[in-house]
Amino acid sequence: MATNLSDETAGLPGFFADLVRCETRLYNALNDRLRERHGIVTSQFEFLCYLRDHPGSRVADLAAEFAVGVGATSKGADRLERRGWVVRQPNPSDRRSSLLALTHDGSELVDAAKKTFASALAELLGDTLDGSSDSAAAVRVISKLRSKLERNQVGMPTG
Amino acid sequence: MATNLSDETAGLPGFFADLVRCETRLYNALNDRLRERHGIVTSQFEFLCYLRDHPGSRVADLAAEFAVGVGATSKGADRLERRGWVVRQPNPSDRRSSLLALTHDGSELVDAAKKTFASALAELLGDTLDGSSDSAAAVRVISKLRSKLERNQVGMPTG
DNA sequence: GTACACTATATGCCATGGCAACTAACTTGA
DNA sequence: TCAAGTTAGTTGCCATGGCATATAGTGTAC
Repeated sequence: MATNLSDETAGLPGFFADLVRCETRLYNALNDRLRERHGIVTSQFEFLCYLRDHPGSRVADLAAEFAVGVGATSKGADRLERRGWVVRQPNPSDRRSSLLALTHDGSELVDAAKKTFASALAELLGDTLDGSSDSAAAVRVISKLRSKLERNQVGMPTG
Repeated sequence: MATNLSDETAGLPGFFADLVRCETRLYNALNDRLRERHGIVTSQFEFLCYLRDHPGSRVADLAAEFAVGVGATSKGADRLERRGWVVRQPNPSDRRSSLLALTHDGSELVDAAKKTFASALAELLGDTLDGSSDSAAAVRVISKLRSKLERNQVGMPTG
């Protein structure tokens, strides 16, 4: 049921299909773990991580990073703010936008969730992404592809 | 903005982030092309392709293949059926389920969309996924990861 | 300084997916 | 054969994202 020869040799479309299937299943599995232990899902975890590493980001910065619409990003920030993990601080140099930052609770949440996230990932793809040279090559290729897509602004939603 | 050293060396979490970003942007870009030229999005294209290769599949088969809920799959099939690309035929060996198949129009749509899809993909990742040994390794790793996740039924939604 | 274009965000409407009933049909065991 | 348990699918409710629009603030040309 899983794969057949024609899938394996389908070239770029086959690779894309494999990539999407991996992403879907990993995302779903991580959602389960994070929801169960911390009451958040993976997309929220990623928002919070980004804000931890880039405090003072604006909504547009998050939208560009994750390639989602600005509207959706604004709503996502609302939800995190309502739960007390994020604050919107006035932007002294542009009153149209706010600077987003983690609260103390948000910070602690990220620290705890990072552990869950890392251990879940290790379990999910630990023995497939080991130290082999194939693994290292895969990491390089995916990283390079990401850089290229971002550089060319591929796949940015309209709003 | 794109990447920094800490992202590149973050191990499994960094790889996961790159993977998700690639998938999001590729999916968005392919949506644009397919919608513009054929009035469908990538998820619909994938459903139709699967039905072309596996006529007589049931809703549950599609749900398992794409790791989406059975409810969502049923609605997705509705939409394709309403547009005249898919038919539900009675399953002679189990009256609870139907056998899904492409109509003539659906078949022609897939044939046309496959061309769009392949050329868009070639343009999007052609020079990153060339014939290099890194690329070949990446294809192998992602394919293996997919097989493992499917074998272990990782990330299947509840309903 | 003021009209005009532009930008950042927020909000509303719609489409889609998850999950939880619910229904119908199948299977099993006595 | 029929009751109890299981399975397949549909549907409703809710959450989230895309896109279009609205609003407010910024920059610029004159």
